Amino acid sequence: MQVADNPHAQPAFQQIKDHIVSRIRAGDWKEGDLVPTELELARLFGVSRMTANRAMRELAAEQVVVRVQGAGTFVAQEKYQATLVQIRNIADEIAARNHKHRSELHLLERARAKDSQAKQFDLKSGAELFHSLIVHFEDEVPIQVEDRWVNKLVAPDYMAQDFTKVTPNEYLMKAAPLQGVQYTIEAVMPSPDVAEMLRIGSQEPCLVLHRKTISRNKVASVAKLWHPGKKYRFSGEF
Amino acid sequence: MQVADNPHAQPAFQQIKDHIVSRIRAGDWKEGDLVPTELELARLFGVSRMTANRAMRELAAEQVVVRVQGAGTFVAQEKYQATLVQIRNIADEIAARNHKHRSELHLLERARAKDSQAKQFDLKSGAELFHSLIVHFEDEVPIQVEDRWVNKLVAPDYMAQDFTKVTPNEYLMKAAPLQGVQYTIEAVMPSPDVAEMLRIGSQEPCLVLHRKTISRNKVASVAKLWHPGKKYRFSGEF
DNA sequence: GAGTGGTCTAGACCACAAT
DNA sequence: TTGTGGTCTAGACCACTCC
Repeated sequence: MQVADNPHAQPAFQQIKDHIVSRIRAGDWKEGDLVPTELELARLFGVSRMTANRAMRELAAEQVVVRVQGAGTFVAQEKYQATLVQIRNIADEIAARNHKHRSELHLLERARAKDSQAKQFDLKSGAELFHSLIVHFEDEVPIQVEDRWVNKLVAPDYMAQDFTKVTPNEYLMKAAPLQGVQYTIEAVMPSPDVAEMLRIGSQEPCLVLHRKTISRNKVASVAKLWHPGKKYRFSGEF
Repeated sequence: MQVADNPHAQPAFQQIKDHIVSRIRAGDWKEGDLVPTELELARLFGVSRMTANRAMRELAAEQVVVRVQGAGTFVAQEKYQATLVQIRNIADEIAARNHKHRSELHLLERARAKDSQAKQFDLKSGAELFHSLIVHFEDEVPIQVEDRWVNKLVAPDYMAQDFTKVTPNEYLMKAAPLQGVQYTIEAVMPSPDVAEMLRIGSQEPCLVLHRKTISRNKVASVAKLWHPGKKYRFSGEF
């Protein structure tokens, strides 16, 4: 090979990838430009076509380039500039902070879906749902009120769980493979009930996460998670 | 090949991937279990080792399996159950809703870093920073107050921009390649200034996003984005 | 029809792990 | 030492695009 071949060198396919990325970053090739063909790269780097193919195939998987059979390989559109906030299971999050998690079950009941709920679950009005209300504590400070409705068809054993030991989130994950999630984050004032459970004043804002999970092609669960604004925030980095 | 070879068939490497995934999903192989070696798969499916290698290499990239040279290929840990919230540039977000975006520049100044800011920017106290205060409107309704501090070393031309035409976010993206982001989402009550700019009452909660961006190995910008809780939420799905 | 990417083969040599 | 994955070759045939 022409490529560097000492023990510390990167594999050839990686060198090709790095080369393409740096040319794009340097502005030599711009969005939509044709980049060299596999054969050209193979000749350039003195490798077989399969090696050039792997490099370009991986860059396509990374969305750096777009490949069109018969036409060529093009520089992809700039990646969407978005911030991704990761929200974790409350018990794991507390454990990660080396704090103690405890939860109190305030309510666990069977209920009939009202019209608005039936719509959310894509079920008929009056269909049976499970309803739980749990308060989560971090070192004995209430940090989350979890108001959750669960589709009986997806998790028929929901009522039999011990939610002081397993969070509903953990149980649902095992009971039904997650297909999709819809979520909303809001800042709202607490209802008197929630304020009491979180032990906060009625004038303290709450950070609320609505989370709707899809499983087995059905709406599995709709949850409303209330957090005290003064003590809780979503945060992270990448 | 032994694998199906009709025109509608999947490529061999894909059939192998599907087979592995379905065996894991069916519970035949559990977390940590050894899956067949490349040679075994090659024999099983009647393909060359390279084809089996591609299948397993891609599954490793997808974090379905973990590969250890010399030891074997193992079923990976279950994927982390986390919700990823995507936060977009306010102007793009409004455009995506087919609404009109407009921004008002309330302040654009040079300033010296106070101690707390210097710490955030990892600069000496008194270093020069740029400071902008912009209100963003969606169909003439104030939807975001953007209070932003910018590192002069990263974006020296910041003061020369027309922020009624380009958002600071857009300018910074082009001026300095993004390396990393740290963020926090909170629910807080507005200061009197912010309440006035957002045209909300002092008792209405705000959804606040703190965002610190890293560029060229420096802290590029620290922004505090205030949104009226009643009119704005972060939402999405996956 | 010429050129492109998509896939595949049957070998090969290497680094590393378990023994 | 044996077996594993990591990489690579020099061919091959195919489907597709563009002229």
